Amino acid sequence: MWIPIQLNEQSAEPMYHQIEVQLRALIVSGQLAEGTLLPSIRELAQTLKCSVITIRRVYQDLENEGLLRTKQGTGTYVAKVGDEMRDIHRRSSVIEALEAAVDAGVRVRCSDEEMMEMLRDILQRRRNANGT
Amino acid sequence: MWIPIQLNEQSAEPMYHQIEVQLRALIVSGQLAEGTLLPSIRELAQTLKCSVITIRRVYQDLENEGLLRTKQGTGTYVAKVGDEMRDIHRRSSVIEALEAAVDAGVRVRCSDEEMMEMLRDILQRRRNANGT
DNA sequence: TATACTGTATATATCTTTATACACAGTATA
DNA sequence: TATACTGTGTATAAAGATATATACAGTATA
Repeated sequence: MWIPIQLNEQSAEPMYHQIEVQLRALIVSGQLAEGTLLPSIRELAQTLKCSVITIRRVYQDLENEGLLRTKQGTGTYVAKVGDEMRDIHRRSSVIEALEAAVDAGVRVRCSDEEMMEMLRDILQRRRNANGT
Repeated sequence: MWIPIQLNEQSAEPMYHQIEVQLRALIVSGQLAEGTLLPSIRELAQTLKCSVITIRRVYQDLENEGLLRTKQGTGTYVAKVGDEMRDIHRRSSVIEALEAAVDAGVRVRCSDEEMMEMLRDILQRRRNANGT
């Protein structure tokens, strides 16, 4: 009943958002299986040293996205997400971010080749950093 | 003395930020040459239907980045930016956005190839959309 | 049915972001 | 030097984001 979420206190990114992003990724990438019972809002709040209301917000947001299913008095579970839906969710977060990058590129007159090369470089650099 | 800036009223993105992003791109991509006299803060404020203070903030932010040079009583000019500096500025906005996309990809276990393909698709789709 | 868990709803505190008004100060020039 | 432009500094309004406490309501089960 423990889930791997790490909060970065230094970051300007708000707690609720850090939690949402990480929990969404865990569900959508299949690391948390359908039907898994999540920690109660009080338990997770204690673990992450924040208020119950903050966790509540996260669970509610993800339920509105169809990723969680919640039942008062019982708990909050990972919802059944069709394979198609899961892949859409999974890819859309990445695609949205890439679209933003392309917007930035267009504004400064980056060629398509230049952008592809930039991405290649970034991926390569990370692979090396991890391999060390 | 007119510069092509378009505000999207619908967007949640604040005015000052929309203006900054577009003006920065114009300078850094060389579309506004060094020494160009920009519209006065009052003139641009009137054009964009916002307060003088909002424009002032934009000019000040970009001056702090070294992209503008301003002289009280005279006006605000595009600063001299070394070719290297310009290219760093130009590329960094795109690279930052791409890094964010890669972060998103890593979280949902996207392979490198998958990400490259996503970017290729987006670029292709845009090329077709514009070609029409 | 008592109790010890679940989630829920309302109301509010705090901080940050965004945008503004208005009085002030420098510069050019008729 | 009057005036009509430039940018500047201070102070503040308004809205939104973030996080919270506290009282309430449903569920399981000893």
